[in-house]
Amino acid sequence: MQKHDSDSRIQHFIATCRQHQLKITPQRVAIYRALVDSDQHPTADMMYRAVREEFPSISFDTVNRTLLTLAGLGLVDVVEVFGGPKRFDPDIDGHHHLHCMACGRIVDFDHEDYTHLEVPAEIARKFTVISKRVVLKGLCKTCAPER
Amino acid sequence: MQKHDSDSRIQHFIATCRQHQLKITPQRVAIYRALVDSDQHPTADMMYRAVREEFPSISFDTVNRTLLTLAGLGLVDVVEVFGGPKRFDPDIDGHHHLHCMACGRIVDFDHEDYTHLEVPAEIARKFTVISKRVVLKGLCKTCAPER
DNA sequence: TGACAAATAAGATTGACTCTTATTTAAGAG
DNA sequence: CTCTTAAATAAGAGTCAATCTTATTTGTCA
Repeated sequence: MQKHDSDSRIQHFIATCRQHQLKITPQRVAIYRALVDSDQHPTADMMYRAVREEFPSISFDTVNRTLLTLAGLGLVDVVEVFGGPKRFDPDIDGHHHLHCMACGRIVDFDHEDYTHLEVPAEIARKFTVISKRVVLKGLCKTCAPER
Repeated sequence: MQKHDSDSRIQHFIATCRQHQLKITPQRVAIYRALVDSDQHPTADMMYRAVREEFPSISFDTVNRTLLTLAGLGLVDVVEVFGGPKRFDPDIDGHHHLHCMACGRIVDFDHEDYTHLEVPAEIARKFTVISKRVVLKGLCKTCAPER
C-alpha cells in the first residue's frame, strides 16, 4: 500500500497530517521530502544538514521534533541501532536489515523466507506486534578484509 | 556452548581475559558477575549503580569501558535499541527480542522457526554474518490496554 | 620483590537530544 | 480577505550518555 514515487508519498503525507489536525508547514514538507529522497537511514543531524541547504534558518529542534512526530503517525520508521543517534527510515514496508559493525552502515534487503515469518501464537497472546524484522550483524565487504 | 550457571561463566570469563592478555581486576570480575546476575539488558548506568553497591569507589567510566571491552571479546552482547543508551546482554546465545514501544522493556524469547533461519546465499556472498535476530516491535500486555 | 605496561578514578568535554520561552504562522471563522 | 487562535518554530539553555585526558594505582611477569 506504500506509494513509491516521491510525489504520491508527499500527497499521502499531507493527507495524513490533515487527518491528524497537523498543520502543513513548509518545514514539515521539506523534512519529509528530504527523508524520502535521502540515502537510507539518516540521523536527525544528517537530516538537519540536508534540509538546511534549502531552508537555512531551520533549527535542529524542528527537524528532530518533526521526525519524531512523523514516526508517531507511522509515516517514517525509527530503526534499530546498537548505540549512537537514532536513525530514521522513510520505507515503512516490511524489510530486513544488515548492520556492518565496522562502518555502521545499515543495508536493506528482502528475502522471501523472512517476509513470511509468523508470530508465535504464544507471543501474540501476550504482546501486540506492530512490526517484525530480521536483523543481521556482521561485516560488509569493504570492512571484512581489513582484519 | 554457553555455560549457564554463574560460576562456570565467571571461569570462562577469566580464561577468555587471560587469552587476550587482559588483566583480571576485581572491578572487571564484579562487573561481569553483576551483568550475569542482572535482570535482562541493563544500561551502563544501571550496571554502574548495581556494581557501586559492592564497589563504592568504582567510576562510571570503568563500568562502561569494561562492558565495551567484554563486548569486543564476545563475552557480552550489545543489543539493538531504538534510541537511548546502549543495553547489554549477558546471554550471547541466539535468541530473539520483543520491544515494548511504550515501556521500553525488552523481552527474550525463543522460537523454533526463528532459530533455524538461513542467511540468504546472496547476502552471505557480500556480508560476513556474525549474528541473526528477529526483532518484534509492539506493546506488552501492561501497556496495550492504555489506549 | 621490583619494574612496567595496563587499568582505574576523576573530571572535563563532546554529542545527541530535550525543554523553555518568545515569536511567527497555518487555517478555520466571519 | 482579514482576524483570531492554537499550533509550530527558532534560539538557546539544560540534561543525559558516552568519551577523552591525565595522574595514580595495580596486576603480572621477570
